[in-house]
Amino acid sequence: MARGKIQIKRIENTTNRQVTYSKRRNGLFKKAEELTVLCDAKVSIIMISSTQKIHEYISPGITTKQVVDLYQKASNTDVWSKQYERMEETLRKVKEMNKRLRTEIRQRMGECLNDLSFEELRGLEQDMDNAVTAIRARKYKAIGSRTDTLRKKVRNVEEIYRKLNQELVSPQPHFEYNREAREEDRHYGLVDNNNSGDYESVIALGPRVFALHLNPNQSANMQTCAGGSDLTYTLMN
Amino acid sequence: MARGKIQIKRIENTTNRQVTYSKRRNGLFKKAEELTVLCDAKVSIIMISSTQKIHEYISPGITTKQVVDLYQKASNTDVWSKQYERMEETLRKVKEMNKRLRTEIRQRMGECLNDLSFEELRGLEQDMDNAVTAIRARKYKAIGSRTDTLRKKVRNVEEIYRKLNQELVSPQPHFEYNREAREEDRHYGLVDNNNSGDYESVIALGPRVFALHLNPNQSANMQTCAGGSDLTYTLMN
DNA sequence: AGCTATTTATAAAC
DNA sequence: TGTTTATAAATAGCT
Repeated sequence: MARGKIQIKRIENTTNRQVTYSKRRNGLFKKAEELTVLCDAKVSIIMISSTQKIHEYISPGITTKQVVDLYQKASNTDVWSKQYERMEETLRKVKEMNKRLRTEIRQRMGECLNDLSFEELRGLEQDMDNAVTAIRARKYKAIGSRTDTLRKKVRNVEEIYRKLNQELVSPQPHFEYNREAREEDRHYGLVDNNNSGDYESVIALGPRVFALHLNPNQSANMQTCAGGSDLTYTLMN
Repeated sequence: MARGKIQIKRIENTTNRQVTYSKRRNGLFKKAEELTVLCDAKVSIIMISSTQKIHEYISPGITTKQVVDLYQKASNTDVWSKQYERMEETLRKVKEMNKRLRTEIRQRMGECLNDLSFEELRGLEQDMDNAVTAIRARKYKAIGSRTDTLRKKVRNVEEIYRKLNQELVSPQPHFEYNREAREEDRHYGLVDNNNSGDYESVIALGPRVFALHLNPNQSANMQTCAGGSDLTYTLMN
């Protein structure tokens, strides 16, 4: 609009663009202010520059929030409060569900049974019985796989003991606790030294009771098992 | 700005004010559009006229809601978005809790047990056993109070039968099923005629089996029981 | 709504 | 960013 007409299209030169942005922004705000005064109107302008800076104009005697509020009330395409209310409703429902779930859990724990009718009580008992059965089955299955593993461990230890004992009675010149045997041990968890919880279980296994004793400080007896953590096997009966 | 300079102050003439509002509004929007294109910016204008009409301009490629959202994020002074975000966070947490509660219930129903460790499984079984015991106890207590009531009902019916039978064998001149007796019946629920669910329970009570037969159409036999609903007692063995 | 005399905004220069 | 200035645009008052 001065010193030559310009095309209304994006100014490619960044500096020019920013200068023009600044000048025209002021012009827009000045016009908005004039409009506000002349026509007794309220104007809210929010601008985001190409560099993502935000500038705003707001007429005196009102806030941007108030204008946005009014805008939302007018345009049924409710920008915000609807969403807010919907979220409040959702929250209320989810909390309600939460409460019911807690009640159900408490009932399943044998508390707060007074609110239940006789039929509900009978149903719950049936349900719980089934559940306990399922859980118990699952536990036994877990026990099963544990004992299987332990049985294998024990068999392995017995084998080692047998060979050692045999060697003690009638020494073989070249018996060796070799790499393959060690690998097998590792496979059955014997070389691993941080699952000490297993040893209790071994005690409870059967008539033949073994105790596996882990002793990192006493490494003299089995130099055949070299390079790993030091294990001492103590056999008891 | 034409045909004479004007003071920037409220235009008192309503028509003039509205005309100026309209013209300048268009001017403002045009400037906003030019700014949008020239400077690659986004502009949101919301205007409220002195007659409370709302007009808006929004740059192409964005919505007023988005601009307002960005504006609110930028100006931390706004209470609203903070509250909104807090609510979002709350909702997220409550939903999370909900999910965990559901999982627990499913586990207490004997499902989804794979995620549990052996120890958790053992604990859950113990817990469930206790709960079942509590629920069963509660059920028996409920059965107890039911059977108590029913026992009293039965005793009452037996008594009535005994008296009627006695009258049949050796008639008494002035036997009367009097008001007091009726009141007692009512107390034990005998006069009430919409809890038919009880009768099955009576059958299952013991070696002496009674059926209480409710028959509103047959009122001849017991005119002594006047004024109430008609009851026929049929004794079986 | 148009018209247009005039004011105002602003592009390009520094 | 601020100033200048020639010139484009906006618009007040009128119809």
